[in-house]
Amino acid sequence: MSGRYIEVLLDVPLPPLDYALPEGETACTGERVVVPLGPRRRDVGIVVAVKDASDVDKARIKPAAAVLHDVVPLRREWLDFTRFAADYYIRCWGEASVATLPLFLRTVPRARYAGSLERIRRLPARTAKAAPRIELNDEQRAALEAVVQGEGYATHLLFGVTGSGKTEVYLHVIEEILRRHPQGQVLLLVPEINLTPQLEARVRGRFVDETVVTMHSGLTPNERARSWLAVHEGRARVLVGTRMAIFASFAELRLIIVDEEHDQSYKASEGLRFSARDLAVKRAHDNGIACVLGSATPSLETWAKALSGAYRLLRLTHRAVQAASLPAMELIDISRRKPRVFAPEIKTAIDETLARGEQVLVFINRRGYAPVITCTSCGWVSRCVHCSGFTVYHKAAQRLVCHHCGASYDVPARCPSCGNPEIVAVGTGTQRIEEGIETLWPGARVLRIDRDSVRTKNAAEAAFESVHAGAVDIIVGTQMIAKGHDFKRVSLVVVLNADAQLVNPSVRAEEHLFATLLQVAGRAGRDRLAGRVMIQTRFPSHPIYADVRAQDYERFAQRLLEARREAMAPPYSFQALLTAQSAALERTLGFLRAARTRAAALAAGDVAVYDPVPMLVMRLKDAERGQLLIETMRRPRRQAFLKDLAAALASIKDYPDVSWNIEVDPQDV
DNA sequence: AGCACGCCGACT
DNA sequence: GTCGGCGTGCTC
Repeated sequence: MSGRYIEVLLDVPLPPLDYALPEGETACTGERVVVPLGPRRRDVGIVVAVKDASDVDKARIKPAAAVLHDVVPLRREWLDFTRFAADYYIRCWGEASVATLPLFLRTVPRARYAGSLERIRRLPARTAKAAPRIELNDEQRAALEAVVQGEGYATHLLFGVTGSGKTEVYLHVIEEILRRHPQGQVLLLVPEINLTPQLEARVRGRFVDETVVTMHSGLTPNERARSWLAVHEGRARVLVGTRMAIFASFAELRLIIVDEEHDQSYKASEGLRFSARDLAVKRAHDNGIACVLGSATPSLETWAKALSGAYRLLRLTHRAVQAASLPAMELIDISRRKPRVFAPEIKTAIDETLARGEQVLVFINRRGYAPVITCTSCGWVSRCVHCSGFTVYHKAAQRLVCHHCGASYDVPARCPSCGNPEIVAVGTGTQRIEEGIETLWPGARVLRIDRDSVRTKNAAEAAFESVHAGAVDIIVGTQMIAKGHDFKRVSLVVVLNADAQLVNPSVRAEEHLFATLLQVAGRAGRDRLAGRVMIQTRFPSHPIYADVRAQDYERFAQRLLEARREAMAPPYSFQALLTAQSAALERTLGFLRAARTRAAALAAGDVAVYDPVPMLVMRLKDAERGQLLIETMRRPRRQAFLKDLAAALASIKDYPDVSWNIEVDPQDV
């Protein structure tokens, strides 16, 4: 490729900028360059075109400072994919491309850069001891064959109950793809790698002769660069990573697997708010390769596509370990009882389980000791100064903590409002349960697992290890314990505050609760022990519980899909959310009203624009937040509309104090 | 997004 | 008399 000018992508909200190539220098599309930006900045950018002429006024064009020829150029596939992501999420291309490179590769090279690059390339790979290859049962084999038989693009939903051996199917599919394509690579997306060390170890153990690398936020900058380069340069055959890994650059991508595809952590909630699962399907499509989405409780979007035939539905209906059966689900109706931590029948069940030497898992989705403290005299409650929400009482640390922004406060000795010395903790969190268990079962070994008790990856691994080793009798934990752990000696699971989700006004609260309950129930009786799950609730007649007890995802999904169709809600419509924030709610809503007027002018009847409303957590870190919902029946129409809307919003000048963001396919409306 | 330039309040 | 507040505007 020859030419005197280059178009360069930078991590600024601008289209590619033109630069001149220095005399004698060459560049090609996909190479990194160092260019001046403004009066003093120098940034690393990506060449996206090389040309002989530029439309920009010659006097404004600056020469590039250097072209970095030390890494294989980014390929067309990656450039097109990042461009699609930027367009789809209504952001600039630079934010979906340059910003996703590892820090090392988007930092202007300094002294001894070349040596550092070589050192990063040679960082030793993690190794694992070889793990046995497990033969598949008939169902698993049928799933494997369905995925690998065809050529070209197809998305498969691997729908299997917890413990049905989805992971083993993934491993066999990966093995077959790597065998067929000597240079081919596989991307395995996982929700949160810290919580699934077992999966990473299994993949490494099964492919000991291949380079398996990981990509997630827990890596050091150099480790991340190492993984990125190993994948980009084709040395790694398998990449296991969290949502960020969807932006990796591959030499020859041949398969994408998304484990637990319904998991919320695939959706980024800041920066470019992408869904790694949705992008995985798109990237597989554009590459003409297979995409496997695995879940016991698929998202409704995915389920609807599986039903319509857009995705192929592959079922795993029984548990892979012989004799392991689905746990028995029991509802404990506490609606007419005085509140206490454990209902008597749950106490009895725990007694019995401990007597048999088996483990109990107590699930409560709330950190801390109590969600709020209150004055017995005047009714004062502990609130965060910066957010609209209560502060949670953490007894261990003797602090009041805001779970929205992380701010922490002293626990007052007297009511700050009336001076009354009697302040009480209301409600229950993991710490209080832990304390209660220590009182009720003084001889039992209790381990609490939540974000407060296990802050680091190593601490989490150590905690789970002690559970596996049988050094614990009762585990108390949050969401952290629900995911993917194979607890062989847990036979009783107790769910304490499922109701909190039922009263949550978010549209997706019910499907998340269903997924959580089935997932946590899946921790019981995974091996040969009979599993028992007890759910304490005040609303035993809520329709969700009939489906939960029957462990009937399909019936549950059918009911929710019918309601969604009735309401013309996703997946039957396509939404976007304009969110705005400022120091004052009136300013925020004023901006949104102005935005609504402009949106309505662009809408032309086929786009619904709702009224601005304050967000559920209205105040967060001192920002007053509001939102405006936009809905269409056709996705292409939404994209065109949003592009126009973004341009119109940029021209609103009366609200410089208000910042805004367009969220495509919002999760929490 | 940064990062400058640019006009109005409290300080060594 | 300056240091600095963040409003406005630009980056090939």
